[in-house]
Parts: sequence; C-alpha cells; structure tokens
Amino acid sequence: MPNISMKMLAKELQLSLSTVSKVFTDSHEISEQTKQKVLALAKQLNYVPNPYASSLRKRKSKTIAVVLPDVADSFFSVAINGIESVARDKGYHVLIYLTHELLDRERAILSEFQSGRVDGVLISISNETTTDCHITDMMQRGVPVVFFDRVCEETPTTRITTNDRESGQLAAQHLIDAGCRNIAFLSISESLPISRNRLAGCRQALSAQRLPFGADNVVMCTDDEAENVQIIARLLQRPDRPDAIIASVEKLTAAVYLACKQEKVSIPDQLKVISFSNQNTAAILNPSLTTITQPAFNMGKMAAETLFTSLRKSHLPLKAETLVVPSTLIVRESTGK
Amino acid sequence: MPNISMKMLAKELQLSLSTVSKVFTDSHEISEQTKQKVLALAKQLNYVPNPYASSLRKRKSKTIAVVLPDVADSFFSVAINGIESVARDKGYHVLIYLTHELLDRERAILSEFQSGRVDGVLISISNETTTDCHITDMMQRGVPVVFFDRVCEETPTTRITTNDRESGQLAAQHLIDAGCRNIAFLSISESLPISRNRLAGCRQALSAQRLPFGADNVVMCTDDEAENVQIIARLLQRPDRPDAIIASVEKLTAAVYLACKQEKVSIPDQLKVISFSNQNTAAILNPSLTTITQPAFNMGKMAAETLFTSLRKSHLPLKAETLVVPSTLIVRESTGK
DNA sequence: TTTATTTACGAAACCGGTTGCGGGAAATAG
DNA sequence: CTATTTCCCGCAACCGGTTTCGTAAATAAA
Repeated sequence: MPNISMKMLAKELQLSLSTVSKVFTDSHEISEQTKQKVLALAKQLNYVPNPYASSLRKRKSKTIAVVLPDVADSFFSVAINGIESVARDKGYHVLIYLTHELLDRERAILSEFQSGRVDGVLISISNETTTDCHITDMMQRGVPVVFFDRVCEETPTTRITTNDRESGQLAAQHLIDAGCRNIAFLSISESLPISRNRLAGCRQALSAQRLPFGADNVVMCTDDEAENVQIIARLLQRPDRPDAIIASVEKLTAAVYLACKQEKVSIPDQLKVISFSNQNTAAILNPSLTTITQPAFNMGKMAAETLFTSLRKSHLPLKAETLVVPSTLIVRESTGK
Repeated sequence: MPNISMKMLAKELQLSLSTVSKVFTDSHEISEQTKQKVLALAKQLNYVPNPYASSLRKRKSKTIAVVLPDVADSFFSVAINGIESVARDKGYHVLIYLTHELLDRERAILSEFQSGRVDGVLISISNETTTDCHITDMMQRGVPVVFFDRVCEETPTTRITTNDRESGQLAAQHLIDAGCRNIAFLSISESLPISRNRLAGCRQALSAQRLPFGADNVVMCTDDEAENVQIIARLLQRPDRPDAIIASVEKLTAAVYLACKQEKVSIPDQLKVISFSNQNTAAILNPSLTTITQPAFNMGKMAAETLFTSLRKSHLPLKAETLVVPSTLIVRESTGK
C-alpha cells in the first residue's frame, strides 16, 4: 500500500489503466484535458512510476554499469564525475562495480550483465586482464561496451584513451632536456596498453637520442605501497642509480617520494621525478611534482556520451575506433633545477 | 532472441515454467533429479535470470543507492570501497548519485527512490541541506536510510559518524601543546554536523585553556579552490595572523599550502597546520601534513552492513542512533618543531 | 444521408519471473 | 483393499507498466 501505482490513479479518475499509461508517454491518443487531470493527480500524490515494470516491458533499463579497478584514485574518481554528469543529463542511472584489479571479479561482474540489468557498460580493465572473451561474450549478448583509459586494443568497440604513447615520449623528452641520461620507468603491468604505450613512448624518445634504455630501466611495481617503496629503494641503491624516474600511474607517486626520503635521495638534485597523475596535491608536494595529467573528466564524459549515442540509435553499433583526448604536461619543481 | 529466459529452459526440458523457477529458489517441491537437469542446462546456456522481472514480483530490487556530495575526495572514494565490498558480499548492487553539494539535486535524486528502484539508501548530505523533509518523506514511503559522515542529527534513523567533536578537540589540543595560541578554523558549512562538531570540539579545547576563540577565528570557505586560496591568504595577512590552522575537510588542504606559499608563510615555523584528511599524499607533502584521518573504509562498510541487516529483517526498523567510529591523529611535520 | 476519417479511450496481451493452490501418482497407513 | 499422506509438478494469477488493436463517438467528405 505504500507506493501508488497507475492502477490507483486510474481508479481514482475513473479511467482505464492504459489511458493513464499513455498520458505519461505523452501519447497523441489522449486529449489534453485528460492529460491535465491525470498529471495533476500524479503530482498531488507524488506518483513515481515503477522503473522495473517499465524496464521489463520495454527491455531497456535506463541504467549503465561502470566497471573500475579501483575508485580510490584521482583519475577514476574524476572520471566518474564526468560519467555521472552525462548520465544525469540523459536520464540514466549508474551502477558501480569494482574489480580491485582481479580478472575473476571482472568476469563475475560482467557475466551478470547478460540479463538486461544494464543497457551498456563503461569499463577500465584490471591489470590482470589479457584476454577479452568475457567482454566479447557480453557484447554478443547485445550489451554494448565502451572502454576508457585501460582499454583492450583488439576488442571491436570504441575506446577512449589519452595519448599515452606521446605522453610517455613527452615525459622522457622533458627529462632528457633536463639533463637526465639514465631514466627508470615504473610500470604496473606488462600487458595493459596504458603501461605498454607509455613505456613505448619513453623508449622511443630515448632511442631517438641514442640513449640506452634496457630491461633494467623498466621496474615492475605491485599493488602494495610498502612493497613498492622497497622496490624503488633497491632501485635507488643500484650502483648505476637512475637520475630520473617516470611513474606510469598515480598511485606510485607516494612510493617514489617515500623511497627517496628513506634513501636520502634528493629530488630534483639527485633524481628527477615525473608522474602520470591527476592528484590535486601534486602542486603542494615537496618538491611539487611534475605531472602528465590526464583529462579524466572529459574521458569519462566522452565515454558516456559515446555509449549513450549508440544506445539512442541502436541500429548503429559502436565503431571499433580509438578516440584520443590528449594529456597535459605540467612542469613543476620535481624535474627542475 | 539474444537472451534466454526460463520459458526457453522449460520448453527445452519439457517442464513447466514454474518448475524451472522453483529450481532456482531451491524449492523442496522439486526433485533432486529435476534440479540437476535444469541447472545443467542453465549453466550450459549461461542462463542469467532477468533481475527486473524478479524485482517487480518480489518487490525488492537487491539494489541500494549511495548519494554523495562528490566522489573526487579521498574520504568518499574510500568509503565507496567499503560499501561496495559489503554489497558484493551480500549480492546487492550499488547505484551512485552525486549531489555536487546542491540541495535541489539531492531532492531530485531522492524523489526517484519512491518507486522501488532501491531497497535502501546510504547518504552523506550536501552542505546546503539543513532540512530533512525530503529524507523523511522517503523513509515514510518505506525506503530505509542510513547516514554516514555527513548526517542529519534529528532524523530518526541510524547514523554512522566519526568522533568529530573529540577529533576537533584533539586537533586543537595538539596545536595548543605545540605552543599555538591563535588558532583559525576553516569551515565549509555552518549547518553540517561534521563542521559544527569539529568546531565545537576545537572551541572546547581552547576555552578549557582559557584561550580566546571568537568569530574571527572561524573562517568560512567555499567550493572553489582559487577562491579559498584568496580567503586564506587574507587570513594570513591579518595583523593578528593566526599561528595555526585547522582545515576541517580534506579539500581545503591544498588551498592552505598554496596560500602559505603565496604569502611566504613557512609551515610549521610561522604557521602550524592540521587537516581532517584521508589523502594518502599527506605523508609526502612539504612539509608532511599532520592529519585527523577518518576511518573511511570502515564507515562505509558499517553503513552498508547496518542497512543490509535492517533489510534482511524488515520488521526491525533502523534505530535512531549514532554509531561512532573513531578517527586517528597522525602527527607529522606540519605541526612539528 | 451515407460513407470515410479522425479522435479518444478501453480491453487484453505482454515483459519474465514468483508463488499459492490443486491434483495425479506413488508410497505408506489402516 | 481402501484411506491417507507424501512427493512432484503444472496451472494460473500476479507484480506494474507498455503497447497493439478494436471501437464508439465525433467530424469530415461524398
């Protein structure tokens, strides 16, 4: 009895259920006079239609899923802002799911979407994800997918990325210009395109200058910050200690600074540091951090807009293309002097 | 045709629809043999039941809403982690909505929940929210609500908070112990209990020491960082410049550091700073930042657990009580020397 | 006046599961 | 050899909107 239904509106107004329903779709079959009566009562009773009844019949949920490795990350949380702003605008609802970088969770989450729960999915894959069959399976079931940031390059759908390769190149070039000759690249995955492309760009910049860049220059990090501090500390203890570090993702920043403090390595005198990061504390770090800042809000927004456009005209499937929103190099003290 | 339904399973196995349905509820009315047959085919075809059909009939959605002012905030993003972990565990789905500190949006969002879209709501109110009628309305429609962090103290439901008052006191006492006598408190709202309680604790600590703390010592900030920098800069230009600042929320931290840099005020020599913050960059700021760190994950987790417990036994409404998870003072350099 | 058309609304099927109830067959009891 | 119970399963109503189709009344066209 708590919630009011169309049936109750209909009975109250001596109208049929279907007439009331048609009022809410603003059908031309209903006279203006009747519409006003129904809408007036609906407003008075604060009527809100049951979304699931509608979803069931219309076979669309007006809901999308956002699947992320983690939300405690400036990039992802700002991207959510972008997504939510578009969704609200278009009248969509947003379900959020976290994989915590686990492929199994990612699979389990996506498998639930084969039943109409969502009209589409925005996903940034986990760093364990090297195959895409769980994603293509879902697409074949009719659930459109748009990747953002952490994409699967071979999956035939739209991908929103930033210019990872150019950014890696830009970062390395910036360090070279600052006089660095032995640059270490901190990675979190060998398979993720963002990692690989940023690394590739970095490598390209170095080889263009005929600077050496071997396997030793690439350091694989983990998901555990304390562990990363140790990994970086060992890097700093090497006889051929690097004179610069590129942190390929935001969450490695703290580990770099902490390892430097621990090993008494001074930034930027002994080591220059640049990080891919959206942290708004970059400017107030000690020293302030030079960053490659990704357009998180716009990437989220664009991913959502792309998906909604495809949903509106569902005969038009998502093109297998990569849309690139460029990042920005923000030079601060950590690469200065 | 893409999605398979129970009807298709039933036809394939020469069983009735209801029999198949009962298999999935593990009904005692169905023989073990039949169950195995149905489950085997379901697994083979990768059958996933339509959640909205079920929601419609059972009048429960297995979905909750999380309503937040913003997600680009360490506290909220970590709290989401806590919420999501519990939700996943209990088989619930999480819809996310952002108010951007706008009461109107908060109202619009909640008004949609009167129709069975969600079984319950977790909310942290906007700083414009001073009345709770949009919330009590929803509760009266049968949608349970649990507040977390930014609560409405007078609304008769469960609230999860941290010990804001004691934390404010602790922060002030810590500054007093460090020799400060003229403490400024940066607030973001006159009405939010978190702001008021933190301020009250601060005031209490000062009056206990017979130290003055008037209206001038409380500085109201805005939602715009550049503006906040100016506000704080003006504060630092006062003839009776404070010797300490308490930033009552995380997002004020950067403004404080930037204003100090701009005004060439040295932390902690000329000004000690303590901030309510969950930022993991606190330790690598210059100087590292003393924080009151809130148990974000556990608060989110507890809010979700409380809601789910109430949902499981729906005859037991949520008690109008406040559950307190204590914060931690982490002393670093910004209050040192 | 008759026929064609438009307008405004209702009846009923439908979306895909859920659930109360009824009944036939086999098993146990009397 | 009946009477009762138990075990399995199907029928059908139901959740709350959506949509197709039919139709009576009003209006236009012939």
